[in-house]
Amino acid sequence: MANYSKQREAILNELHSRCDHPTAAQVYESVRQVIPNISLGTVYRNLASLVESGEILSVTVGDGYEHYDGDKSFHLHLHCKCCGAIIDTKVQDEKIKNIVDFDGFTPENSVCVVYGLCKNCKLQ
Amino acid sequence: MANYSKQREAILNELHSRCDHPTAAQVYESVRQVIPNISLGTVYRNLASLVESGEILSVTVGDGYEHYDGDKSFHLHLHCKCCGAIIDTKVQDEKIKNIVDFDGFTPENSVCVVYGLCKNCKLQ
DNA sequence: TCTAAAAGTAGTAATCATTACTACTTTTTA
DNA sequence: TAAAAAGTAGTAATGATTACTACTTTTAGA
Repeated sequence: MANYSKQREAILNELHSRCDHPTAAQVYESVRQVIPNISLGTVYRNLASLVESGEILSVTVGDGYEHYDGDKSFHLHLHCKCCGAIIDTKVQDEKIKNIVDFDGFTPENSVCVVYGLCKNCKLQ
Repeated sequence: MANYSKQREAILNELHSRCDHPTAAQVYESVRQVIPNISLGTVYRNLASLVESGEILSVTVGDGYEHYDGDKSFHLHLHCKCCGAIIDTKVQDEKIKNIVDFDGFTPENSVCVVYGLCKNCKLQ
C-alpha cells in the first residue's frame, strides 16, 4: 500500500481541481506552484501509482502524450482532430450495461475516445 | 492522396487478416514474411497514414505500445489488467447514440477501452 | 517519544518506441 | 517515354518516460 506524501496529495488535488486532461508535464508545471522543487520523475511515478490504484484515469488520444483525468465517472472523451480539444460527455451509466456484452469480464474503469470534429471546427 | 505501394497493401492485408491488436513491431515481423527487406520505419509511416485516412484504428491500453486494429466497426476493447489480453466486444451500434449526448460533435471513429479482469483471471 | 525499516523524493542518467533524414526506387500523369 | 510526385530502406536523432542513487519522510512497534 502506498504511504502518504505531500507530493502525491498535491498531484491528486491538482487533478481534482481542474476539468481538463493535463499531461504529466502540465501537472508538473502546476504542482510546482505549490511544491517548487518537486521533480518531474516524482510526478510521473505518482501519476502511474494513482492510475494503478484506480484513483485517476489515463487517456490517450494519439498526440504523443499521455493525458490524466481526475474524473472517474463513466464518460466519453470527444477528441477533435482539428483543434485537438478533448471534450467530456456524460453517458447514462446504467444504460451502457444493456448494450454491451461483457461475457464474464469484470469492468473496473473505462476510457473511451471518440474522434471527430467539434461544433466549432465543423463550422469553419 | 496516398499513392499505391505494395508495402502499404501488405500492412493493410495483415491487419485485415488477423483478429488481434498487434503493435507496430508485431506487424513488422509478420509483413517481413512477405516483404523481407521492408523497413520498420515504413511500417510506422504506413500505419500512421492508415490511421490518418481512417482505414484502421489505433488503440492504446497503457502498456507502452500503440496497438492497431483493422476492425473499424464500433466495439469496445476489454483490457485485462492481469493477463494483458485485449478482448473485443460488440455494442448495439444504433443504441449508443441514444445514451450519449454528442452536442454538435461529429463522430468519425472511436476507441473505447474498458479496464478490468477477464473471466479466466477472475477465477484464479 | 524514540528508532529502525519501509516507502518516497530530487536530481540526473538511461531507455527505447517512434520520428526524421537522405539517397534511391516506384508510381503517377500527361 | 519522361519528369514530377510519392514512397522506401537504412540509419541517425528525438523526446516522453523510466531507472537509478543518495538522501528524506513516513510508518509502526517498543
